[in-house]
Amino acid sequence: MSYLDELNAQQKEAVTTTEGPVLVIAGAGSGKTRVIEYRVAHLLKQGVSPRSILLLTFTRKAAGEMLRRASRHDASAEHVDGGTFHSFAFKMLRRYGERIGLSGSLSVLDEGDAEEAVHRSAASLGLYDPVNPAKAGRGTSKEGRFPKKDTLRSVISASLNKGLDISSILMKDYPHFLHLADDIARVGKRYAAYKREKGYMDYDDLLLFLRELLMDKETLAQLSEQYRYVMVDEYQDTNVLQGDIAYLLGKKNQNVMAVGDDAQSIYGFRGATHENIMNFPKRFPNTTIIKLEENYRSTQEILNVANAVLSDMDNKYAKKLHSAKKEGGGRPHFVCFEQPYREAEWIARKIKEFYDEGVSLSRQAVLFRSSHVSIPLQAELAKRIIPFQVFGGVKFYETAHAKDVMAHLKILLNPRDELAWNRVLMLIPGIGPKTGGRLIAEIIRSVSEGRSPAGVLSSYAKQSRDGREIEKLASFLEASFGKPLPPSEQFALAFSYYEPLLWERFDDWHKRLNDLQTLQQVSSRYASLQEFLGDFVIEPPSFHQAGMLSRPEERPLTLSTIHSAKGLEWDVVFFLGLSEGVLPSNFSMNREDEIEEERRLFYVGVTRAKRNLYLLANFGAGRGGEGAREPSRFVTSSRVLLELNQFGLSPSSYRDSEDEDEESVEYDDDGIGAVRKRKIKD
DNA sequence: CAGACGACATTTTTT
DNA sequence: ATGTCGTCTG
Repeated sequence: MSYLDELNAQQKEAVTTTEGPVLVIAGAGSGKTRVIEYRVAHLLKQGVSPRSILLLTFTRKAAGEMLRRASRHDASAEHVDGGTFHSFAFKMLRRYGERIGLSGSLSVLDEGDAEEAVHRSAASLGLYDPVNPAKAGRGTSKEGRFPKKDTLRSVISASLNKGLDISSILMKDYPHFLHLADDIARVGKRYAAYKREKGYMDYDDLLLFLRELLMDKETLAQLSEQYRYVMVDEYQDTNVLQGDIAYLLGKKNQNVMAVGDDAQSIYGFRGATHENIMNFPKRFPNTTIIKLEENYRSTQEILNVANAVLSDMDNKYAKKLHSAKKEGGGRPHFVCFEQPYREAEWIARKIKEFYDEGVSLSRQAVLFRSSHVSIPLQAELAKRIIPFQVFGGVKFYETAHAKDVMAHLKILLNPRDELAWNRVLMLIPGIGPKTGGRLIAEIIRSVSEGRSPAGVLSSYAKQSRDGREIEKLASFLEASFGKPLPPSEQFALAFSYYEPLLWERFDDWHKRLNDLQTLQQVSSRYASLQEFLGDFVIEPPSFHQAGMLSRPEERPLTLSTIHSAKGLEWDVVFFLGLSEGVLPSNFSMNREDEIEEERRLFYVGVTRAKRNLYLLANFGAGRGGEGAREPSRFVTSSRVLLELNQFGLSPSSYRDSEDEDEESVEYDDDGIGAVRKRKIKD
């Protein structure tokens, strides 16, 4: 039993308590990945079949990593079922969907498609018509318009995910639309009907339908029989639906382990509710609660800051982190700059310094609340040819070129997918909304009579004046439609049809061409088109927008949003944008609970660092010439400030320092840029 | 009816 | 600075 000796007492308890409900409150860096890894291994050693274990995590990468590690102890760990709630739902719905009336191929809508579908639903109800009672007010002011598709989509989605009605959501987030609650609710209903009719599912439906499926007694019995042990990671970021799903899956056997940290709950905007983690012991009455407080990640100096943030929170599962590490990288620094570009220069130089001392780029990271604050730094890094990789922000799978190619594959899988057809046809010169709509109607009719869509297109090509482009599309379909080719070959056919359109459409086609080649390689890992397309939406490829990868042999520096940095760690962390309006974000200033979520974001960011942590802020002009901001309240909180070394300009002295740009900047022994160095008094 | 052009508003985090 | 919506022209 030697492998258990590598764990501390609490970890060991979490690993060996295999029967009955367990709630593990795992502080940041307390080895929760290790607990899951060892618990899987332990179950297997006890003779539990890997197929009866289900591991639900936040990303597929996380699941894969834990199972990979577990398989070092027991190779059969590879056969454990693992993934996100959404991917698990997709799998179950493919298998058992017809039990709740889902039939045919399942097309999962990404965010953009979902918005388009909402738009169509609202339009079909006449809500965007100019002669609308809602427009009575003057002109285009806020009152006068029906909400736009993205607003509609997020209201409807929030209503489902939080289990509240439309008015409650509007009251909180969009009070100026409150009077339209009934119309929006109608859009929601129409949208749901539209999806049912067309065989579409959006992200919410995956969870909604899985819960529905689990309400079916027979299915639930069957799945309870199969999955005897259920583990849910990042439980603090689950929403009501996911909480219900976990409950249903565990009801029969009661062998559910939820792992989470209420202090790291940062997905409230998506409907996640910390009530889930608070109520777990109520839903599962005999829950064993285990707290992991020993931190194996960070130095004590960093943990002092983290603990100060914790004590500013009113979290219910009180905890304090203790460091198990000895040596430190010194106290974390708080450094202020007058101008964004100065900050960027300083960071780039600092990164280089660490690099020269032997800290490779892949062990350093820059974190931020929202992507745009990293743009000056990206420019600076590019200038210095420091390779970096950006996580979060613009997602690859949402870029136009990726969606274009994928639309061509979607019509092969599901020729009645009108949203995909629309995308495909609109690329062709001479076809606009009207012609497109007519053709789509004809294609769908033709397909349901069992004929190929290519016929409709070539007969249209013959009667139109310039049908060459449409003819090409028709021959692409003839080569691929209904043919049992592997996904990578279908991708190749779509790609070669699309490539000329790519040149036409984008000036930067070269870069985009590269993306698509990578995507083609991804496609070759799949055996079926349905899985490839499903994963593309549910588990997007992990190559995000890559920045300057000019030295591909070197693992690059990471730039990431805090949300995308969850669960990760680096030796050196630069934390950008610690000023009022950025963190906490301007959009979150209204409500106390939103401020609290921002504070948890701060906590998550701080606890990513192992040795060196730099908290940074600049007070230069942002967009619109508005730059008068103060340091983040999270930093200036007295308890936190006590644990920091503080450098740079205070915002009040910045105001009248316009002419001091040329003042030479000095660096002290720490290498900290100190225009005016000021140590706080305690 | 398609597509270009201009006015206007908006600007976070993600499965 | 960007994307979305509406209008005008060919």
